[in-house]
Amino acid sequence: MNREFRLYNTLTKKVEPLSLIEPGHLRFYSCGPTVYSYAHIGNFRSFLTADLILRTAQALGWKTTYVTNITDVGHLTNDDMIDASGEDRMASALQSSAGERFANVWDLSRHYSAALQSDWQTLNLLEPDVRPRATEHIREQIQTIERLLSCGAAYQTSSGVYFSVESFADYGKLSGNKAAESLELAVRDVVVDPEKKDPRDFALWKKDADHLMQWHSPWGWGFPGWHIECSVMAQAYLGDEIDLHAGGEDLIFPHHECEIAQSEALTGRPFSRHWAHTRFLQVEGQKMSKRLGNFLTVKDLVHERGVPPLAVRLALISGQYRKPFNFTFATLRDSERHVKRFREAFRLAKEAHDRGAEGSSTIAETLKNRHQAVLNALLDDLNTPAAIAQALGGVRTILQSRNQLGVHAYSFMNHVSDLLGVVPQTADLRNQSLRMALGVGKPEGSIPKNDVPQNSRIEELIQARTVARNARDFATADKIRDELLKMNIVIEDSASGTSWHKKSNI
RNA sequence: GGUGACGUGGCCGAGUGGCUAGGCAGAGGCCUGCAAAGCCUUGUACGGCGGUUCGAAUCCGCCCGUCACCUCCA
Repeated sequence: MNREFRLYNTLTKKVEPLSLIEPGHLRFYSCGPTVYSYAHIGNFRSFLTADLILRTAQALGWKTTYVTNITDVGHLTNDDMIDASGEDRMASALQSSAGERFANVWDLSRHYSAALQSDWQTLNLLEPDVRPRATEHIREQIQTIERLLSCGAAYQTSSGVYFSVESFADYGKLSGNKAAESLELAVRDVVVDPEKKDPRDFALWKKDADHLMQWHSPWGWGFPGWHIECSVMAQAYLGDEIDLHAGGEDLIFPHHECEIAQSEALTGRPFSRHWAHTRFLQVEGQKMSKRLGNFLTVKDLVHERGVPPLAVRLALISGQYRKPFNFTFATLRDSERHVKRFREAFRLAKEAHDRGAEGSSTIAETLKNRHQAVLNALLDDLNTPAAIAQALGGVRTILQSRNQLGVHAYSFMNHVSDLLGVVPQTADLRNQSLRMALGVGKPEGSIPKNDVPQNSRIEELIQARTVARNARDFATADKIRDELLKMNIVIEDSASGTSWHKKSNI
């Protein structure tokens, strides 16, 4: 079957099939964050877009080479500032109250990049083939700048090296920001390097012997401009011409526009065939900001508020990446419920598989169709809401036909898991809080703190309630249940006994 | 001022010239000692005004509203 993977291309403003330079092999670069604080859910919405693209490509049987960087150079908050001793994001993070514990910017970036990778795993994102760091590619960046200078695309001033936008006719083809005037129109109260030839020109190298991070270059001590690192690292690991480049919508301009200018000025070939950008999310209808107190990180949600990580993941992909998305706690609660259904369906399917059940052929057919529908939805510009609806349709089939399941159900759940990454796979996660406290299995849910004594107390109460129920003393049994509820413990009776879970506080 | 996106039922969110998206919440039922979970049934819709058409939520125009980028941001 011939299958196209259709994605919106920012460059052509159309949804079009990914066309690969080498058939069957996707070369893909996704812009990672600057590690000056904990990554927030908005960062992860964007990383999840890349993750889903990767999973979909792999489901098509494509080979993938996936590179996503870590920006660990503290770039200036404004490219035009001549006073380079001024604000730099990592330097200001170091001076903030959260930054006090770090010895220096290197220590700070190490801490936050470790945190990023931990959150990455928590949300079940696939590992990239390479995760390069800007600071480990300074030499290549310097070499690239030298080449840009020698081919006339860049020039030097007393404060740095700039890319000459005038020398690159296609500047603006990605963002539509072609007019130099539009950049001048914007009111700016910053100092502009008076030696710049064109206001659109951007820095490739900043000369600064006082900057917290600095390297030696042919132009003296200093540090590279923001845009050059991605051009250099993409080329180093993926070649001059790549298939797909992704990032958040804010990167369209200036970052990606500048990357195109640098790379194409150098090679004379298209830098990336396809560009995919993820829209910003809002939180409860408002722009996410520290000031409004709605600045959510994975760390807050999972480790402080006890939200199951896969519920966070599901909530973040419940809207299509290209549409405005409003992240709400109501969505998060829905997602938590759905993750439970996925888990239960997986458990039933695995049971059927383990006992080698053949199951109903009608159900096998239904699930096979559902699986195709999930994949088709993703192939259609990553239509995650439709894909999730199809996956839940299959889950419903499994839950309502639990006695007729066979290996096909297990296969369906594994396909869904591979595609969407929202299926908890630990064999039996009932009483998971207890299991975690006892160090059994890998936690999928909340992380209780120092809970072992509390957990044995819960088990005692449940046992007492079972005794009361067996004696048909329901008054006592209900009293115990109320007591547990006050401890934020919800119980469920079933044929195989009573299980419990913590009420998440969202 | 420039560029782009979006407005679907109580809520979140697909779809798209005639054919049920899905979920959450609500209502009724099955199950249960009672709950919870699960299962079954179920109502409500396409921002406004024009136009094209046999027929438009779906195409076109205008208007209203929301958001984003152009300045650090995923």
